[in-house]
Amino acid sequence: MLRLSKLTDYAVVVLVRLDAGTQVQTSPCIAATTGIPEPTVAKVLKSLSAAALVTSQRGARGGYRLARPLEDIPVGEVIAAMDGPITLAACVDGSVTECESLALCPVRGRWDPVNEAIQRALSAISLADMREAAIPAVFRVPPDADLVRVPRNAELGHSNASR
Amino acid sequence: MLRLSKLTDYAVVVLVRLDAGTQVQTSPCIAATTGIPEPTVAKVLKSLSAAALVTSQRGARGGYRLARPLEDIPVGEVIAAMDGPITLAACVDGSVTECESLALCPVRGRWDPVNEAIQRALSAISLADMREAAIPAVFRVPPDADLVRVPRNAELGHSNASR
DNA sequence: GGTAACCGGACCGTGTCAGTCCTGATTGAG
DNA sequence: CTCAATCAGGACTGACACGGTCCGGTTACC
Repeated sequence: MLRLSKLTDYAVVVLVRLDAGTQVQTSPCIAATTGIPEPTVAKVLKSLSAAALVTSQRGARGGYRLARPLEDIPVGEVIAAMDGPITLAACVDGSVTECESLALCPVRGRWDPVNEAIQRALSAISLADMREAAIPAVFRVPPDADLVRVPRNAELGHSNASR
Repeated sequence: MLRLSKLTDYAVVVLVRLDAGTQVQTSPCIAATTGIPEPTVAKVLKSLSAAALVTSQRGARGGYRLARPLEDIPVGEVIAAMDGPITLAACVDGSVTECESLALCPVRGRWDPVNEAIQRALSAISLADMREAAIPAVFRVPPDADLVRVPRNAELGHSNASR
């Protein structure tokens, strides 16, 4: 279904959440305000930090902060940070590992225009666009909710219900 | 990595192969000329037939035929036929199963513009575009190769070598 | 009637992913 | 100086989807 991983979905939520407030935010805090389990939030933030989409501050009173405003983060970059480079087919990216039956492989490079089209589409949409997209005001996060300090195990029961 | 399934890749190969010649082509024949294992080709063709991208003729001397010229088949339709509807996130399609923590779920509808952009990109590219895209002449299939009748087990060793 | 081909399933091994946990390294506060 | 809070970077595991195969049944041509 061409679906992207759930981690990428979380990453967008986390990044939008991180946009509220200029203070650094800790991963337990973000977990509490988004409803995503804390270890998962930590994992997402680590990946985002590795991709230089957020900056981290270690130690006590540390946390995470957006490296750039949401307007400057295309959604394609988030996907690439979480799921790796965007390549539809196997024979597309730099790894020219040569399909074994080379004389018969008719796939070679065939998906390139499709990949480019998707890349373009994903580069044209920024997280700021997604932030405001079709979300009722009820779901908007209050801009100062990041200031609440919550204890470690404040779980909100976001364990998936659909299985 | 936003990768599409290998079956979809095969589907494009099979459809392009099916474009050569006006005769119906059997799945063993297509398997032999493309190097894809025969049962897999059969599975792909069944899905394509269910999606009305190819028409089938049963019985002896039966086979498959393109339902439309390649120019009229956008690649997005092939992906939808093989992998189901194109939806990036879980909360997007018609199944409004309401994320459990509804008041906190900030994802709702957020991916819609991204989905639409991708849909547009995939609708704009037809299989005819992919047929000619960046393929050295060596890999082009000869237009009359479909006439050869091959025995059932003519395998070409297309089992993946990279593992 | 026999044979060749499609039809519609069921079936299973494998790989990937979501999610958790653990052990360090770092830094501010007391 | 010591301690606690926080990030860093792994390893690990269970669940699930996917690729691939196979089988019995049906249809149509010779």
